[in-house]
This record gives sequence, structure tokens and C-alpha cells, in this order.
Amino acid sequence: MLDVRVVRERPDWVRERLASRHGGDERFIDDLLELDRRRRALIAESEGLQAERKRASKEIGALMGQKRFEEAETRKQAVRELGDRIESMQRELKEVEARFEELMSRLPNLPHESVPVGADADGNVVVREWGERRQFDFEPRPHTELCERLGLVDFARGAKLAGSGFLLYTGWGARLERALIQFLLDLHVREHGYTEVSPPFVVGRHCMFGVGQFPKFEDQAYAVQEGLDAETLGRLYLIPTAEAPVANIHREEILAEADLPIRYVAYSPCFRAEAGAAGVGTRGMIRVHQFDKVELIKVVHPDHGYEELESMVADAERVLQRLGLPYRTVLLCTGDMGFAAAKTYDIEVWAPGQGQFLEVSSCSNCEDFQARRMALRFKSAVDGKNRFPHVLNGSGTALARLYVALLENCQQADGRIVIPEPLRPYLGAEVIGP
RNA sequence: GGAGGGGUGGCAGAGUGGUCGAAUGCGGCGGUCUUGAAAACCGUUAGGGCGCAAGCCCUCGGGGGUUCGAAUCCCUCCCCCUCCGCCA
Repeated sequence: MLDVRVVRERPDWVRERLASRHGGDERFIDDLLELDRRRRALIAESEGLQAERKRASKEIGALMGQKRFEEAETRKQAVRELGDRIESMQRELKEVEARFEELMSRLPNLPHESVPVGADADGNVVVREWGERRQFDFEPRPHTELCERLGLVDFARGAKLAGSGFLLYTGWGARLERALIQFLLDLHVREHGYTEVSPPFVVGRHCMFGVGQFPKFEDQAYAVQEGLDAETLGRLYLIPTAEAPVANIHREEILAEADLPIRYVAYSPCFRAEAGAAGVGTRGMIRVHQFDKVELIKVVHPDHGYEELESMVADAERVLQRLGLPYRTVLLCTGDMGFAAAKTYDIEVWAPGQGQFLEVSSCSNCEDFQARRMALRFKSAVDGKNRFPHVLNGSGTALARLYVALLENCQQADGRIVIPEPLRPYLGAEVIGP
């Protein structure tokens, strides 16, 4: 959620910033400002009347105390009419406020000044590349083929169970997935100082709203229903990312400044309906309805939001460095960023079997956009005022695509997979294959 | 799922229709005293909104209602606790 005051004070600037994203949203600014004016006028007026009623009611109480009942009755009649006016005014205020909130909640965050302006992914900027792409003396196979040959993932039976886009890992395939999760969690906990949490894999809609998933992207979520009770449909949602529960941990709290920074790491499966994306890269494990992810979340002082973003990206990159997987880090342009983000870096790992880079991490500073939506504040040690912290999220990293890259990069001519050194203790093997 | 009890400020805990945004205690912060600390004493300490400001309004789990007036009465939803049933 944007700060209304900023919209009020610098509407042209806000319009320009919004237009630099995907565009279109800037046209709501005039409506928004009009609703804001109307809203404040109604508040001022109805509060004046409320003050009057409050005073009069106290007087009535005093008259009753003095047993001057007739005078009290006369006053009551007048105050009753006042009450009616207040009520109708507040009904109108409520409507105006609902429309105002609706508009506010659908406006995306404003891009940070350091974000390149661009319409789509073509405007993104590669900020660094790491690692040498391996030279193969044979044709590197795609992960799908490797998985099938080695019996790591049973795509057909996964689809049989839950439909296409759901994976059944088997044998060493399942063990490798588990080893990766463990490796990632340990890396971030032991070496990067994050606190491990294990959240619910479903959240209420208030949490989805808090991180900016709702209301705009409700069509992308899996809604849960309890048994046969249709009333309960939509009370809970399968999480699309651990960001949904973890970023909301301290919602509606006022933290002490000394509590900051807070750094959490969490493993969770992620569920994405991917409505409208049917047929787009649906083969294999690159785009699926359920995948595992280790997520990083930070809640930090606004003065340090951007240094914390840089260190978060470094933490995520370390994953690929340790595994020896070549990658590049991309600064997203205004047109390619997510709804809540003010600045985002994507990390893309090289997948030789695909002949392309795969996005395995997306690290964003959402500034106070989410904190506003979830009423997350901290008390400033300087002036005692309550302020909104910056909330950051980053994948550290997504598993399915990391898995793809690992298999494709580490494959041998005979089809075996040589496991990267740091992962061996977790897997309990150096090589997968016959 | 059934029966009962309960949600008040950072915490504990009063308040059952009026001057109550809320006693008191603890904790926190500031001060006095002290070489320093403790103790004692004094003061201070919820959130949100509107307003240039003075100030005003709202909030006692959420929403709705009764009333001139609601923390207090009614309805409803949510959450927590105890017991029973079922169950990983």
C-alpha cells in the first residue's frame, strides 16, 4: 500500500512512477484524490457532530442526576436527530472509504530510483555473471531425460495422482530433493545468520493481502475448502511462497527498534495455480503447480533496506557458488517487477540441457509497501514514533529449477550425476547412477 | 463434533449504562537522592484517524444492534482455555 500523503503531495511524480511499471494504474490517481478529498471532508464534518453529541449526552446525564427529567427529555429529542444525521453521514463515509481502500489496495508499489525503466524483460540489466559454463564433449541431455533414465522423477505417475504439473520424486530423486532442502537451510542458518522457521503451508486471506498477493492475484491461488462446507471455501489458501506466512509473522505488531533487523529462513512447498499459463513450458519441472523453496525474509530499518537487499542477493548467490553452478544476476526493470517490489534482482542459473538460464531466485525490497498492508511497525529509538520497516523477500533458492540445473550441469557422458562436494554429506552419495 | 468458561493498555487485573481511553499493581522510560548501584520518592508510559495548529474523533477480540449516551445490555463471527468424543 502506498502512503496516501505521498499521492496527495506529489501526484504527478506518483503517476509517472506508476506509468513506468506496466502502466495503466496511473489513471486511477485522479479518482483516488477525489475520493480522498471526499473522505476527509466527511470525516471532519461527522467528527464535529460526534463531538457535539458527546457533549450533549454528558449534559443529559447531568440533568438526570439532578432529577430534571423533563429538560432531559427535551434534550434527548434533539440529540436523537443529531444521531440520525451522524448515522447517515457515516454510512456515506463507509462507502467512500471502501472505494478508496479498494483503489489503494490495487495500486502496485513505486519503483526505486535505481531501477532501470523498461517495458518488459528486455529492459532488465545483467549486473554480474559467475562461473564458467562447462564445455561438454557430448550433447548434454535435458533434465527430463536424465530423470527418467535414472528414475529420479516419475512424471507420468505424478500427473496420475494430481494432474500435470505435479511431481512424484522417487528413490534417489526424492533423497536429492531432501538433501538440497537441508543443505540450503543449513547454509543460511549457519553461515548467513538467519533464524529458521517452519510456517503453516496455508494462510488466511489477510496474510495474502498483507504481502500483496490479494486482491489482484486471487485467481492465481489455490483456495481451500473444509470438507463439504462450501462456506469455508476461501478461508484458507495454499501458500504460493513461504513469504506469505513468514513475512506476516509480526503483522499488527509494534517492534522495538532493537529487534531489527529480523532475518528468517523457511522451507516450504509452494502452490501456484498458474491460471492462464497452461501449455507454457509445462514439460518437465521448470514450471509446475507445486515446488519446494527455501525462502529468505527480512524485516529491517528503512535506512538499511537497500544494503540488506544487496546482502540478501549475495546470500542467495552463495547457494549457486557452493554448488558450482554458473549463474547471472539480473536487475529487473520497472516493467518486469512484481506488484509489491520497489527493487528486484533475479538470479538465473545456467541449464545446459535447456540451453538457457532459469530463474531460481528473486530478491526484492518491498520497502514499507507490505508493512503498511499488514500494519507492521517499529518504535523508533530516536523519537519514539512508530514507523514502518522495510520488508524484503528472496528465494534462497527455488528447488525444482535448481534441481534441473544441478542435473544438467553435473551429468556425465554415461548418464550418471556427479554430486557437488558440499551436497554429498547431505545425500550420502557422491554419484547418482548405475 | 458436544458441554462449559473466557478475550480490557507491555504484562497482571478492576470496572456491569453516564465526567471511563479506562482504577490499581508490575514492568519500561525520565528525574530526585547516592561516590556508584539498590531501595525509596516524584513524574511519565496504548493505537489509529482528521487538522497548519489549538484541538477533536474513533478504538476495551471483529462486525452489527438497542440507547440521548455502551468496556458495560442484545445478536453474530473470530480466537483462547477446560472436560468429553474422534484422530496423525
